[in-house]
Amino acid sequence: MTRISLSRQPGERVLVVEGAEERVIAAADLAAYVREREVDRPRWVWDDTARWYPPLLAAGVRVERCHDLRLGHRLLRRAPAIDAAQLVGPQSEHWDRLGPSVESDPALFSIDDDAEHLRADLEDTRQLAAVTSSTDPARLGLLLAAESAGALVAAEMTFAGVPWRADIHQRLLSDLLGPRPPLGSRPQGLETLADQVRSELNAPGLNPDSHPELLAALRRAELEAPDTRASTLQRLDHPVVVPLLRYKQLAHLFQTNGWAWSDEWVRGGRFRPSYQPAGSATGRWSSNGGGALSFPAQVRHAVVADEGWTFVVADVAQLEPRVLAGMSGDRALARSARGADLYQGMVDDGAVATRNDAKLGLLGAMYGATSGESGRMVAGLTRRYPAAFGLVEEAARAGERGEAVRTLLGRGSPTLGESWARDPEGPPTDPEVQSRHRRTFGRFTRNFVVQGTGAEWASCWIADLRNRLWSMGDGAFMARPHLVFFLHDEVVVHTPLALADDVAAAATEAAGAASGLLFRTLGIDFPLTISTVRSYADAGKAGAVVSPDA
DNA sequence: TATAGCAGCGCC
DNA sequence: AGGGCGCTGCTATA
Repeated sequence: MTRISLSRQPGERVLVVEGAEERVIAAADLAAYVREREVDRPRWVWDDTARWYPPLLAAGVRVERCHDLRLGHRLLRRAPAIDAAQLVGPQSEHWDRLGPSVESDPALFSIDDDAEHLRADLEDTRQLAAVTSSTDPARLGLLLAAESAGALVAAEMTFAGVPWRADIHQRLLSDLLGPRPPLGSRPQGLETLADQVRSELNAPGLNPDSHPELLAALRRAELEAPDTRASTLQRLDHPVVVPLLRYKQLAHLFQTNGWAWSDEWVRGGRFRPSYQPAGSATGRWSSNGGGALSFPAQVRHAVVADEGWTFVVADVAQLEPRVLAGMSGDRALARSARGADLYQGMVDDGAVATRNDAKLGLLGAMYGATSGESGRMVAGLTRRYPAAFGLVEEAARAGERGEAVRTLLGRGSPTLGESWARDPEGPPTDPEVQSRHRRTFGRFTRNFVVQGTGAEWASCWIADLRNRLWSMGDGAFMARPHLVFFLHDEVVVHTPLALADDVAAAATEAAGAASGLLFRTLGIDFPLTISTVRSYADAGKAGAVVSPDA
């Protein structure tokens, strides 16, 4: 496959390297060049998709595939199957330090980036060699491709934006909070609730946003509350509880998804958050602007499809338990994972009495529960599913010992040693404290293997879906069905009404493709819950369950 | 005045 | 003694 690497050069020029051929073009000519070469379906190699792709999209150029060297470098540096020495060479220390380009400054060329004219072709050669000589080139190659495709999806979703009805959002806010207040003051609805709280607690000057003040006021009213979280306050028997909980709920809405948030993140009928593919250690995406990954259900009413368009919302039922079944090769759990409801499958198999017990036990195993009902279920299920439960148990033990663990496709976890090295205090000297650290880290590595492999399945899923969506329509990117939202195990596609059924089928087929890539031999189902809705808030309410043909 | 850490909440 | 994130205001620190 043709690889074409692009490197920024001084003076707004771009170095283009294809095989042995090198040329320099003006940045102004880049979009035209990429458009012309895209017909050969090359893999574009660049330092950071978030830097190169947005200007191309703005110029109307969509690319099919890329290799994101920044993501690749981060990944390969930690991958246990890689010989780290292979990644060392000219400029490699710069690649070690490369952070994500930020949303506020995604410009291809900035004034002070003279130190950053990294040769993409040199790093590309190192990464390719490192993968080829690794102990698992096929899986690592797949992971790099999937993660790079994810970076393309992220840029495209920010470009497209989530269709957003500002009028609906504003009405929601004013209904709950009253009219928009002047900068720096509370809306009327919150002020009224604050007054009720003050009067119930006999604390005239109380600022309910201040935890110390609130705790002191509660204590004066002879209420026992070790903290101010909602679940604690709910247990108190006092007339202040109702207005206080309401205050906290509405204050959170006001502060995180209120008018100021809208001013910053909504423009021209679109909500455009910024995504960071593989932004978390496990490979899950994070978001560093707009709060896309904690996008509350309450405000999803404002997400309404354009006229003549609709949303296809698809989410995977029990992604991580299914991933665990697949990666552990646990035959009994894999059997339960064939079908729409894995937990019910466990009940039908006679492993457990109720669906809820199944859920408690599996989640407890993946999170490291040791006590309570969940802990007891884990103990019982371990005998029934030795391979699956053994896999997460072994990951926990390895993490406690200070070893790295890896996902199915080869992403390596951080280690206990690293976390101690980062701490100026170093490793705890108190053996009691140290073993607590070890157990905490073990819970992290226990979850890492499952959450990380789940993220890999999801990357393969959206990468495949992205290609299917593109081939489904014609014309400009925004005229075809396109992804507008992705959240760990859920996607939202904005599509012309006429194509909604095709989009739903594509989501299901893509899930089957991802399962095949990761768990070829096992035939684990990854059933989707799919709804076609005008508003995101309605997703899941009238959803049809569609099982992929494995 | 700027910033780091904490508590609390939202999502998975 | 259940994992991963980001965002907010408050608080303490420099």
